[in-house]
Amino acid sequence: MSPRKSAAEAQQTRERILERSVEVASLEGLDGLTIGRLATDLGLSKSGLLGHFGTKEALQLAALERASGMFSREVWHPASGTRPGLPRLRAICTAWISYLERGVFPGGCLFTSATFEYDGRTGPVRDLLRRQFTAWRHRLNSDIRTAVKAGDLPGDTEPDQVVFELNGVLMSLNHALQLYADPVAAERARRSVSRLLGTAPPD
Amino acid sequence: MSPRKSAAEAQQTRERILERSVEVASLEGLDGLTIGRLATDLGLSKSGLLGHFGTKEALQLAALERASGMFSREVWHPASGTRPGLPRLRAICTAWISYLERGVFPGGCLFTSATFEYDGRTGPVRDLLRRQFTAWRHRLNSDIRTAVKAGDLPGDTEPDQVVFELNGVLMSLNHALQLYADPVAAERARRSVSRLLGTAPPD
DNA sequence: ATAGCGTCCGACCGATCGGACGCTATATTG
DNA sequence: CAATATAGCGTCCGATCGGTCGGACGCTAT
Repeated sequence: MSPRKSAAEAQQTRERILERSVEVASLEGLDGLTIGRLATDLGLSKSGLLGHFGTKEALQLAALERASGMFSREVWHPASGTRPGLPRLRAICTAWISYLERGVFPGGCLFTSATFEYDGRTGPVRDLLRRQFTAWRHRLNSDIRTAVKAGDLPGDTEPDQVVFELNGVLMSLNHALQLYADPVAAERARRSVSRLLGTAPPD
Repeated sequence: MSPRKSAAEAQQTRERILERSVEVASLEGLDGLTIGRLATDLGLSKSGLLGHFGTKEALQLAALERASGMFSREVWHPASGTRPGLPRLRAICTAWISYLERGVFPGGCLFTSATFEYDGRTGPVRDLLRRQFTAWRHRLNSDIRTAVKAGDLPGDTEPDQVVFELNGVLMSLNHALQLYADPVAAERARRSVSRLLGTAPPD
């Protein structure tokens, strides 16, 4: 049928695979991502699809990397222009809530669900998830420390405690959106963030 | 080998199946719970095991019901002797944190992980999960309202907002325990709860 | 004593899983 | 233009999935 595509087209195929993989994984889980169904969905053969990644695990890792890029683009990047410290922290949280609210991943935050799926296992997938969460926590922690130094947060603030609570707020939001499609959940999350980071400035 | 057991023994077999099911489901997910492996683990045949439940879905539902009983015993019951309102709310949160800390489910809170696994699907499992979460939220909500009426929480407290944040704190704890085995996470959760419900009384 | 109920086994089913292999046809490279 | 590299296909594999079925066995009630 379509024996060989150019390198550019092949890259495009790979992108299509990953795009769909992230969708499916967020809805059905990283395990629910099966080669056969994915290939059928995309009009590929299993072997044609697997040729791009080698193994299912490599596909899962690639999907997580792509999801990470999407998360950066949706949450980190919109806030990156803001001044480090409290302003950027607020911008990140705003984008973070919006990212969940808009359903960037149709089945909710892929990292959260993947973590709950893989936290009892061992192997490269769990390892990557840990690294991704650790990096994210470090970023938040860094801005919190900057905000404390700038006097924008109380001097006795414990950065890791704030990170812990922010994560909780966003996970609760994800939960409420996915299980209840609760329309007021995002507003609750915003209020929680305001309470954690102080009320929004008059901008 | 063991062709027929008495009704009492059969009941015991059923309990053994559910006990193991809850363990496996918390570690591998409700989907990772496979009839064949479960039967092998317990020294049963697949058909002998499935005879108790009929279908895998029925087994999953029964496992969730059992998990619910365990949750009630571990979290609700220890606090049930305390006075309704803020005291009971604090007792519930203490027991709730302890329940996660002690690893009552070896793979973390089964309801949380099952929710993330099934929130993108439809069917009886998701429906049951929703009902279980809804019941739990109502219980918390009720004690919060009582606490407000008693003047133990500020008059402008929004019960659903507190429930939202408490859920977040406990999900964040579960997350930190399962992905990082973070030894200070429980202390963070206790601090968050204190902040939400006011500092603990001098007892 | 015996009939019947219910538990459990062993064998088997079709479907689907991840993956291996050889092939073809083209894009790229010399 | 010739040689090579490679995207994708079709086919096949062993393992495992949930589930069915007939029968073996023993407890219990008649």
